[in-house]
Amino acid sequence: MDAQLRRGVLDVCVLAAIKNEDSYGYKIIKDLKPILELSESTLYTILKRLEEGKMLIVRSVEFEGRLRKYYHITDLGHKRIEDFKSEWKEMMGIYSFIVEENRYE
Amino acid sequence: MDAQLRRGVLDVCVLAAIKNEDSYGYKIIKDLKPILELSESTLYTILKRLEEGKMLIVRSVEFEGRLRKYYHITDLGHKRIEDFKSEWKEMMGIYSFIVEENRYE
DNA sequence: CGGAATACATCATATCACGAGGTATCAAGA
DNA sequence: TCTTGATACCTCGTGATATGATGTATTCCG
Repeated sequence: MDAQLRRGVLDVCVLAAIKNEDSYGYKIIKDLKPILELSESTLYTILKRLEEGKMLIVRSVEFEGRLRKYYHITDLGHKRIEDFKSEWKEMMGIYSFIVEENRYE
Repeated sequence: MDAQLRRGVLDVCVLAAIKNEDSYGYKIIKDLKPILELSESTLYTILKRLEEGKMLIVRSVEFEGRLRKYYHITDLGHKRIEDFKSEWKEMMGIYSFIVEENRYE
């Protein structure tokens, strides 16, 4: 998978991974594995950015002696997913242009 | 349109713009305008990269006193477009995951 | 005991799009 | 003639980004 193409869906993928129920870093990676593999450093960068953008909020929980940070999607986060859907329609237009058959006459 | 999403298609769009017939910078921008707007600085960066990646070759032509550099797609360039098609299939899978309805039971 | 799994974090690096700015020619109109 | 806008190219600096490498600490299991 091309790196640039990948970048376009990373943030939204992470949001989608927590949209049904709160989750934490390590679990997000495991859940996304069949869809899209991402490293820890990549994920934590994304989570940080999403938090700064107020698309999710964080809650630290002590779990079996280890720290766990649960991420909860906000309304802004849901909106981001909705916006993505419209952007995808635009992308489909671009896709059609790219794969359009050659015109030899 | 989200900047990251855009990035994923920029290179391939430029290749698509020359896949049917050779073209030059200024014309590529005009042709792509209805599909995707891009500035000159962006385009020339992309053309340079595509040339370095041997996806197109350049031919300088004197035209009405002005210089014109015609870009011609190579086999590697066509392959890049083909690869993009497969990548798009992967992307559709990711898209489905993202927009999948919430499961409340 | 020891290593794998769990769980977090930071830093340096490389890649990239883009605005700002630059050069030069030609056509059209004031 | 002078100026403006279109044509046509190019470069540099900046900010954003993903990722590998690396580090810390705990728990589980053989």
